[in-house]
Amino acid sequence: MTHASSDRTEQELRRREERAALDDRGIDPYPYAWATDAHAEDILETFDDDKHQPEDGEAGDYEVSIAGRITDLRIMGGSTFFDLRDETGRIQVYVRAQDLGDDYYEEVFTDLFDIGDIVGVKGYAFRTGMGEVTVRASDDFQLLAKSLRPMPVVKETEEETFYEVTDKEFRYRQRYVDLAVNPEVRTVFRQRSALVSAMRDFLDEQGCLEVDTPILQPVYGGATARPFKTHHNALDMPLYLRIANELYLKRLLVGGLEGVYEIGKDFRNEGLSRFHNPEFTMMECYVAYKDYRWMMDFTESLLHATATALHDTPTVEFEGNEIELGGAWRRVSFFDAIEDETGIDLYQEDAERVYEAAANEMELQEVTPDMGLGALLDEVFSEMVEPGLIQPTFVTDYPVELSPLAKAHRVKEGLVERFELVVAGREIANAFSELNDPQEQRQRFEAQARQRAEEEDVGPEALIDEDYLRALEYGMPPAAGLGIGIDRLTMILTGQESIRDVILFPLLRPEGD
RNA sequence: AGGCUCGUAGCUCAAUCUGGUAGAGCAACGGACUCUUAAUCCGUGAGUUGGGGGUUCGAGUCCCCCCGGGCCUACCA
Repeated sequence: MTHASSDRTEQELRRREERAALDDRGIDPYPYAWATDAHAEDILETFDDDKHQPEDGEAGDYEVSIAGRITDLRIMGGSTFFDLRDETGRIQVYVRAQDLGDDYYEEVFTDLFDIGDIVGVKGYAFRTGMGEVTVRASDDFQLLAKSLRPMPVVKETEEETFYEVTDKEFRYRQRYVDLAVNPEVRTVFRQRSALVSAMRDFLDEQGCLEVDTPILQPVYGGATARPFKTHHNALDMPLYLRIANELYLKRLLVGGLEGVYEIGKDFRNEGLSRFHNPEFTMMECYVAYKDYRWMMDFTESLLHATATALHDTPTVEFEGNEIELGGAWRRVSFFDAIEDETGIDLYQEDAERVYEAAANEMELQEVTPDMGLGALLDEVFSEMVEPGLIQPTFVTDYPVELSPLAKAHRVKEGLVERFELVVAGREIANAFSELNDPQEQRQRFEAQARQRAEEEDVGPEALIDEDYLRALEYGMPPAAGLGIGIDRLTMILTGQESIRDVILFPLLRPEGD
């Protein structure tokens, strides 16, 4: 892990020598600021040949001050073109020895500046003989940050890109390089930001209050998942990183807030895959006096707003499918969906019959006779139904076994008022009419506690949230709740097939030495 | 956790099947070049082939173990 100079590459050593040479000349390789008044994109869009193109030998009147990283250099004796990339894109800069002064041009610019350095340029825009809008640098041209490591150089033409950095590990571990050399990565994360903003705007407009609830929790709940465990020194107490926000947000409904939401990280101590990162971003929203039917309409509007914020249209292309997010979405009950797909009605069947149907008629490999009814139905649904639900579909009315925090269905026995939104075969949202009967809630918690304590390797006291039950005993209004996985939604709306491509710094194993 | 697969210069990749001095482009260095744009031209340097062990006269290549990545499965919403 030490970096003795002998470990450095030739190019790293040379750049350190250049930095020393800059110091010797009294040129600060890391100055404090640079006043910019333009970006690459603006200049390219607003340059007007009739207005701004200078006469031969004259200076142009479109003056700009820009800053960014040198990404390619074409030195031709006393004149040089280089590409400068800022947050908005790439623009070409033209530098002439006579403009900078021969000494500075030869001994500083061509000698001591490199691809990867960040520079500030003042000058005027013009169109070159080859037709490219370019900034001609004046003598007000300086280094803003010396790069001591060679940045990968990506070459491109209109049609093709060469030497593109594609190594996934490199890109995830050194996301800063990925962002610097792969502009489309910035686009994805800009879209992610736009998505979250659009969602936040929508929720604010609906009168919901954005809140922050604890990430460090003495008792964790709101989902079934293994937690991360940590310890607080001063209080000498164990704490868990939250696996869901649900139970705290619903306490706020007890307190009289009628609409609350939170966008933040949850943490689940489980495996990694292209759909799972141990920390991920959830939006959870709770609205008093509403039920899950209302919440379906609300969810449609919410996702319509977020999708159009990214694409101007509610239609997105994902994995070769046109996904239509506009309009009203199909609604089908959990058991009807299974029956539609398999011809078998499992509603109100017992575990034995469900096992038999799953194992024999559906030929599912993963089911075993000792699985509980909930687990069996979940398996049947995940295998037989979910992958086929490409267009947005509300799947409603789940078995109570799968939903300990949802309110019993007002008509259908053994079911709860819950829906999941499935898009492109993936669960995007989960919602229910919230259970607010404290006595029934206690029974459901207790029914789960023993089994979960074993599975999740924690004491049962960590599983029953007595304070939450106390809150419910004061009275929580009827309410509808919604949870949306922001990462997975971003995947669909930006066309990314791995969650790691929508998380800036995904968890990876530590680098070896 | 299991299966498949990959790891070669700063970056992108050849050479692996069929063992025989590890190559190219970009980047870098020296030189020419004041409207180039994958700039061009001449020249130069750069590698513990992810790590360790084994087979062999000889290993980037074959075998075993380990590390890391990707995909699939499992775990899991």
